[in-house]
Amino acid sequence: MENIVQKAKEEIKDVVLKALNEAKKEGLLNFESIQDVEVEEPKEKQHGDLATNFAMVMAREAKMAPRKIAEIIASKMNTSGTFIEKVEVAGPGFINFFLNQNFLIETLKLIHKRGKDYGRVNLGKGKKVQVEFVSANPTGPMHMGNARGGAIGDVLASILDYAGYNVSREFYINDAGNQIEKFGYSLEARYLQLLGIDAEVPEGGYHGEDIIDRAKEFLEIHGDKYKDVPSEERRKALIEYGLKKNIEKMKEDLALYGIEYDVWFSEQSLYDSGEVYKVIEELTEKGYTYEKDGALWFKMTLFGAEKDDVLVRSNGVPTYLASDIAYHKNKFVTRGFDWVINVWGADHHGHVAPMKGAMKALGIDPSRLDVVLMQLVKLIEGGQVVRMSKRTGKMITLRDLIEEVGKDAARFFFNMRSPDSPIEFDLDLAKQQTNENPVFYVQYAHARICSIIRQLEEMGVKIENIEDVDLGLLKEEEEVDLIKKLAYFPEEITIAAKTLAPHRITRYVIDVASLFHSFYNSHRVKGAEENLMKARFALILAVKTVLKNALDILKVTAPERM
RNA sequence: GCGCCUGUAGCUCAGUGGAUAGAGCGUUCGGCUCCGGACCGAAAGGUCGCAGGUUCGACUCCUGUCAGGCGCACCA
Repeated sequence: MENIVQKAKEEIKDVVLKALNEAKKEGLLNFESIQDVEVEEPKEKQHGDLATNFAMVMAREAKMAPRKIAEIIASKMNTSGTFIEKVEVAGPGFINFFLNQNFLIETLKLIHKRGKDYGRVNLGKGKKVQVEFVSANPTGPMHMGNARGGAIGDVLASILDYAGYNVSREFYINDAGNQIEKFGYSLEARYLQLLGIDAEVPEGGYHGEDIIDRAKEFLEIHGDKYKDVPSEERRKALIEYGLKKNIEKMKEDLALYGIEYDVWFSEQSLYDSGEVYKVIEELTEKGYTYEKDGALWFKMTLFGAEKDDVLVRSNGVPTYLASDIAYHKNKFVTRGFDWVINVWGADHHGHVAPMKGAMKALGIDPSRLDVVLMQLVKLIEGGQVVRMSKRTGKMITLRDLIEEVGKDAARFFFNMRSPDSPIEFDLDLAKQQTNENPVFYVQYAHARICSIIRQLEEMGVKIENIEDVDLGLLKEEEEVDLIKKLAYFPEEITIAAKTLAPHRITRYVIDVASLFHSFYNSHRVKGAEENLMKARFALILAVKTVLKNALDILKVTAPERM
């Protein structure tokens, strides 16, 4: 068993269905077909630990008032040998279930037994899933949007890993196409300027300081060797150097941010291998393309898009759409991913329908592709919105962010909100955030537990075998609430994985910390009667395990002291 | 004009079709001679943008509408 809440829910379904059939046999209820039994967690404590709306759902079928049905089912229930302590019929026809002490005991035993694996579930059954995120243009440093995408994508990947998927993290390097050309012209202009030659960064080029830095480095290595060669040769050398250097820096910065990719995938490689041309051919053979104005168009409207789009420009150069289709075919067909998740900025949402359409055209089920769209980050400084642009060079980089607010706070902050929610990132607040940031609240709980554990160990208190501890002594309200929250961790992972909602984990871990602090302020571990002390020791060890595991998912450090 | 996202407490945000809509910050009041006060408890604070609809039940789903953000290139 890995998910005790799931087990309790299944017991309830089982008990309800048996009671239902029993009632039918006795002629108390009459129905032809039955609905699914859904078990949910009531918001109100007084409504029990778990509840089902089954009687209400069955009302129409059984032609009876829901409350009456609930009462009949409740009266026919046999709950022996289950986690169910008490059953109540309430409200319009809810059946509420209260769980017994054994549920709490088994929860703590489970956590002790599974340790660092507590929380892992086998939802994914080893299915291959790829999470592609950040994929920033390698033409300059990464910005706040990339920082958010990195935090979301990386945590999403961890969640899916915990949920039993075989996860691969991927960074797609846009090292081909128009932006790279502009990158080359921009570098060239800076290089020539450094050599005293009059040159302008072109319209739409990159004006940032980083471009000048690259040009200077290039000059140091090669001197004026590229001064008098043809522009094309000069740009090729500059691009080669600039890309290599930028990608190295991105790897470094992302590593500082706690992100390690399994695969760095080059767009250019899709051209080199011919995959771009092959996929264009495939679409053409299937009759999904046509020529107009000298360009080759993809009939996306056949697959749900609003309008057709260009695959190959009239100058013969394929568009980003063509290479992206080839890229996704590579993911699904060549590399055999069962499921692909892309984390994109909301400004790319128009690209979702075309990609799904293209997958359909290639015979790939588009439901295997999920795109998590995150709203962009709005940067506030001095109460003013800071306009950021790579082209003007005005920006706060990922590196700046890590240096100013720290990896832990940044990752936690970006995962506190739903990807759908736009973030206003107040720089002034972030810089002085040390005191109000919830990440410290959670870390504090962990450090506090570690401190108690150290003291208990010094006193020689030890838990040799969890079976020898009388966990039934944990009956205080704060203890019970805390244990129940711990029991939900695997369920939380499951829901976060199903709904691709990384922010659930930060909220969960805050809840755990909060319940722990409440417990701490009401009851003592050290100094309690010996058996109770041991039971509470076991409890805080379990809390520590859950905090640590959840923080590991977020890749936020769980300090022993702070 | 069309499409996507967002409108929930003073602020920042949660809320798998369920019962009395939650948390943090801020405000007010209170709590360690104590296992770590970076903590805890209590109070105040809401027409869930607006209007219809679906149903036993809607913050949640549908339609319309208003407001903000973002898209709608032979850029990515």
